[in-house]
Amino acid sequence: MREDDSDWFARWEEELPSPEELMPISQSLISPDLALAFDIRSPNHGNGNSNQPHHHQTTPPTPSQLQLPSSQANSSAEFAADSADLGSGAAGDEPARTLKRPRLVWTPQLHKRFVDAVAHLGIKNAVPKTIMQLMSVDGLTRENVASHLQKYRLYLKRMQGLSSGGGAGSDPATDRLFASSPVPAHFLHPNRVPSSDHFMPSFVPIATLQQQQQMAAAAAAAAAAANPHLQPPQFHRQIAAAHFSSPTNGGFSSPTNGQFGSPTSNGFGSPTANGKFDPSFLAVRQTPQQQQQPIHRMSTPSLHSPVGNYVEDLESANANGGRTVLTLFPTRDD
DNA sequence: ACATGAATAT
DNA sequence: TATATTCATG
Repeated sequence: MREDDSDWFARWEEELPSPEELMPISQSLISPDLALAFDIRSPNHGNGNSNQPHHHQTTPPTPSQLQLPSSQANSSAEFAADSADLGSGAAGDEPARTLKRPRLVWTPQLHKRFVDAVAHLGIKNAVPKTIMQLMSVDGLTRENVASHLQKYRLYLKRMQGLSSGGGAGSDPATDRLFASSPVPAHFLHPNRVPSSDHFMPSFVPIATLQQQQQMAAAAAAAAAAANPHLQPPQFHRQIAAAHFSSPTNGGFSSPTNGQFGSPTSNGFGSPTANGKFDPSFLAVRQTPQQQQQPIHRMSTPSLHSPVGNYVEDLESANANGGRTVLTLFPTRDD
């Protein structure tokens, strides 16, 4: 309320590092995050495990910071090299096959898809591979899901313990993500299988190639950027969002401030508001090409409908009709 | 051979 | 801490 405040801001702004300072390296046309995430490393390490430039990317809110496009370029280059796999010089700088995928960030949207999938499968049948298929998120790997599932199970476990014993809730700090999606009741009862096989999206043929992931992500990102606000401020129910970024700092998360929102319902502040939040790009598999259905080991009837073509309407960008209604699962619980 | 899940690593 | 990777099993 005082001029001090404005001064403060002005000074703060001035003291921000210049772009040069942030990106000293020439090849850092792309954000260091992504560059590294994609294992685009300088001819140096034989270790495919190099990480982060440890920069304090005080990543400004500006949504324009979307580094997807550039990342895409690089990644394609990368992948090109990959497929080419010049079998020569194995030692030095062969990103080749041992390409490291960027860390997957489980956004609330993504997690929701996850939960939905698990819910529909029933906890019993919910195994990584199946979950992955149902989620139909391009670029999502079985490992991704497995890892998340492991953690989710622990979460559920804790929840059970708490629900019966009654006591303090889950740590908002820890369970922020999980809290963003309501846990279906039956999850806590290791009993009956919902089997409520409603119509599942049933995976669209896939082609789980990382390349696609990139492309799709980039495309989606572009669309998202062009059309940041889809639905009124409330729930950002876009599509599953696969967001990749660097581990060191998600880009936000101020330790000092309390929280971002209400933990239980959905705890995200203003996503596109000040860009403070992760842009989260979505990329749901939509590769009408190959057919992959080698699974006969599951008895879940839900997976049998080869009809589910829920392709998102990312195109709505042109008309401000804001139609962007994505046909995710029939689940209306979000 | 392949998927899972727990343990472990980053 | 969150996610990835490894590893013993089935």
